[in-house]
Amino acid sequence: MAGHTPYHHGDLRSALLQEANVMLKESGIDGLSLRQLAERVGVSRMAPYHHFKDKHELLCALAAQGFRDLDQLVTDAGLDGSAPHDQVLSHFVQAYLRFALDNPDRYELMFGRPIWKSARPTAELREIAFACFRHYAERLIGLLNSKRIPEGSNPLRLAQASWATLHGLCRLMIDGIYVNQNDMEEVSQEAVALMMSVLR
Amino acid sequence: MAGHTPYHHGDLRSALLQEANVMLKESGIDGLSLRQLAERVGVSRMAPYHHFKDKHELLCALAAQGFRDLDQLVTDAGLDGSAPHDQVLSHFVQAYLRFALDNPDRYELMFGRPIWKSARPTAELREIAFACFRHYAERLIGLLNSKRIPEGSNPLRLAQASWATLHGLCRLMIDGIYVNQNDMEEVSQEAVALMMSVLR
DNA sequence: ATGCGTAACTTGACAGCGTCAAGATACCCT
DNA sequence: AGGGTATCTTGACGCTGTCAAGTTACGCAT
Repeated sequence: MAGHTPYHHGDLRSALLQEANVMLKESGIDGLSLRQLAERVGVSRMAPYHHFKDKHELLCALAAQGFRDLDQLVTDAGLDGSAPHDQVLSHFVQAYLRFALDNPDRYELMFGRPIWKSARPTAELREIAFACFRHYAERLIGLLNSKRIPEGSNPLRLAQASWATLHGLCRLMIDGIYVNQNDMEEVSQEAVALMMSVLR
Repeated sequence: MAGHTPYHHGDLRSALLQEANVMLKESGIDGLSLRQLAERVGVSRMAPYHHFKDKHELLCALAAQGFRDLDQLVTDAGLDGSAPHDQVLSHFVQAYLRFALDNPDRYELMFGRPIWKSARPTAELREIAFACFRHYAERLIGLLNSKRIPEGSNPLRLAQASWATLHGLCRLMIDGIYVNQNDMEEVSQEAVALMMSVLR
């Protein structure tokens, strides 16, 4: 059985997703071609099309997988109970930045315009992505609610704005516009200060 | 002279850039192909290569042009003298968002990973882009300096963090992750409040 | 067990892409 | 007038995503 390259692969779908992630890290989002992917998995060009309608659909599945990881990060980060809130937030920000920096092309894929705008995102992708943000918002609002919020501020809007800050930092870093890593450390701390300052 | 399609175009370089901008708006960043571009300008496939070494170089020129416009916006916005600072900032934020929303694909091109990371940005592009941010930082620091800044905060870092916020908002909007336009209005106002709150 | 429906996979083909190489044309300067 | 050079052209190559049509093998009902 082993070594005789069976006609049916067995679990091609997940093999494709796994190898695609490798290629994504190796050669970036533009370097990921279906033909190469198929070849690396040891299957013909058109085989992937029986598991994904499109290249777009494969990318969506890849992105959804990324959002599942990010969701885990959001719900897990800083659960060590009794730490002060600005420290929890600071740790979370660092973890988020590390998530993006660790696999920049995946992060770009997850949030990139090609998937969300040019073509329609999969239902699965939309679901997990929104759930991911919802969890983030709930988490942040939880942190905020124990302190008093200024009368003019809406907690949900605040959560959105703070996410935008985080996202903007990530993009500026992984796109290579901010280069100096040490600077970014300081900037992110300044961003945390910004988020917390609304509470005093 | 007119109407006999001369062998030499006359001013092909700028014609290319102009039409490229049109195509960018029409069909997005992926829909911009050199071959189509050449055809639309009325010239053969390889003609553009005598004015741009690469497709990459043409994209850089396009992005640089975008940064020149953005720079103008940064230096011009809210110069009506005596308005209160948070109103100046608010207007600037709105103008910046409009700049991005008005031509999303150009914005993506300007800040996108393909240009900055995967391939090396042109010297011209790097220059104007950094000048643009420098002007923004100077501008914001000018606004901040008239008020007192908390002892823990570094004005430059603050400028970088606020730019990240702005940039993050734009990306979330133009990438189609935030969809509701009205919500964004509120979120951006919350972001302004965030930036100003550090001053009290 | 046998036969059939169907899912998984293959090969051939096509149009479109960026770009190398080599040839044609028209302008400018001496 | 003539030669050099910048500008533009056509041909070709390998790559891409994907449509169409053929092949293989698995699973279930008889």
